[in-house]
Amino acid sequence: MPCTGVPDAILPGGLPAGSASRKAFCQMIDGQRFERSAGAMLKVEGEATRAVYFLISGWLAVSKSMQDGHRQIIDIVVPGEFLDPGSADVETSAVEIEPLARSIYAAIPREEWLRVAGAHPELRWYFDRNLAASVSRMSERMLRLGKGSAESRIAYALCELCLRSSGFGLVEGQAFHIPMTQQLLGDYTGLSAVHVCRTLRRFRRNAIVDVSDHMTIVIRDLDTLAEIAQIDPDGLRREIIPAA
Amino acid sequence: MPCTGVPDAILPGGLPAGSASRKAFCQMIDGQRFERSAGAMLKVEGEATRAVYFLISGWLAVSKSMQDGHRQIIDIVVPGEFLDPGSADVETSAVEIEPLARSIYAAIPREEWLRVAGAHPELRWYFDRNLAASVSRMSERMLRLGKGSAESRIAYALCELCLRSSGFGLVEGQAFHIPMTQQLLGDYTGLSAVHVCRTLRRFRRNAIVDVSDHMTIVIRDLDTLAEIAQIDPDGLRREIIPAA
DNA sequence: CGCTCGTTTGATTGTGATCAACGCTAGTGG
DNA sequence: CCACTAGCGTTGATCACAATCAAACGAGCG
Repeated sequence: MPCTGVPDAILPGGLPAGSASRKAFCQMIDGQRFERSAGAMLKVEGEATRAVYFLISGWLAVSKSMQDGHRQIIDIVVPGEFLDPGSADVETSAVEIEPLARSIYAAIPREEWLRVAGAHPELRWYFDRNLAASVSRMSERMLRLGKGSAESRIAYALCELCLRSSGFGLVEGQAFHIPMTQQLLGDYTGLSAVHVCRTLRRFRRNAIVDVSDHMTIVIRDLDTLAEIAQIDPDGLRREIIPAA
Repeated sequence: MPCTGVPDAILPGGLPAGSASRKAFCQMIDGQRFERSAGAMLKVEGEATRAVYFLISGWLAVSKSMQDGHRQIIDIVVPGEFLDPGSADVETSAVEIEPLARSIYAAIPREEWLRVAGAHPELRWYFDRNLAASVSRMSERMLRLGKGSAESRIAYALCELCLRSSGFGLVEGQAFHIPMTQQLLGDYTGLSAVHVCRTLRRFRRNAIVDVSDHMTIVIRDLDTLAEIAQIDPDGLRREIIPAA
């Protein structure tokens, strides 16, 4: 019983075909499957949440806003990742969730998730690792929000999104697409859209990255990019990407 | 069998005296108990971690640093909270942990934690809520790091630390102590120590808070402070403090 | 075609970092 | 008891980075 429409590549690692936990997982996510197009908000701050999400395809942005409308993207979710929008008060979401591209996801009622996770420790383990990776990413981004320059923030964001969205790792020459406008990248890095534009242009001028039609990125000079981002490509991968 | 030296108030909520889960919890944290004084680093970035921590008394700062030595405090841990320093690669810590005051904590080997949590769903539930609260706090802080003014960041930090460190909630007139220098508060809010000083002075001038000997804080004008911090005191409590 | 949305560029402003110096307090040792 | 030191807080002067304002351009689209 394969999960309908779910590529194997994004299934939780370590779930051999035919295993009981894989069967349970597929049954769980086949339950409540939804599809949304870019921009069609799927949850707003303060709304009730009784589900955790598993993203099958597309991209989600998890964000919070200030009263003046300025928004900060807290995290981005790519296929194969879980998302738990609950806060300390598990019933209420403290964040807004918005698809950045047409997205397909499963909304798993919390009680069901707890039941399945209780019965299948491998799934719980996968979920926990996913969460730990998410916290690590947030930590890296917080460090740069607090102490990094605009260049460092954007270079890091590019590295992170490349690592997470592409099967190949963080390498030169491979094109990958980020379904975000410069405005959104600004919301992600804590910068204004104008400054994102200028910074990207500088990267392009210096032959560090190519940026073509609407955020298709090619890394040209990984060493320089990693130096600006203040990362070690391999170390970063180990830190923010759950091993298969 | 009470936990030796552990006040009831910080035990995971919902563990009635004499219950099996409480017994298991106490046995678990009585295993590996440690004590450190302020500044005595207890884990550095990149070091191996095979334990999760439960803080019994004191304060811990979880931080990351840039190559130039600038540090960002990612989170602060107060008594009764768990801390899991693992990253996506569970074996390696991506953060540095430093006691801000003399602290007593239990280091629980990961396998033991998994075993106990598996046997006692209430403990797992408590841990998960703790983690959700921690993520919520990080989100709030990220929002302000990215989009908030210096005043907003500091006002928020004061509100958060008041809520978390004091039994009484976020109220006017009650004194509470934060065992941090202005430098550390700067590392927490992404500001320089100098600017923390100026901002606090402005708050004092405007009779919003009192700050006396080494960070003993009294909120004088909660409405204004909440407005600057852009919070709703009750909403914030629900979002970042796990209910008992 | 005109419209909207996103990007690009320039000019100006402002917030907070940095550098530097000084005061205060507590702790240390003569 | 009095230097002497070290750490923290305070204040001033200057500077730089990124926000903001404003305008124009290009592409996709009804």
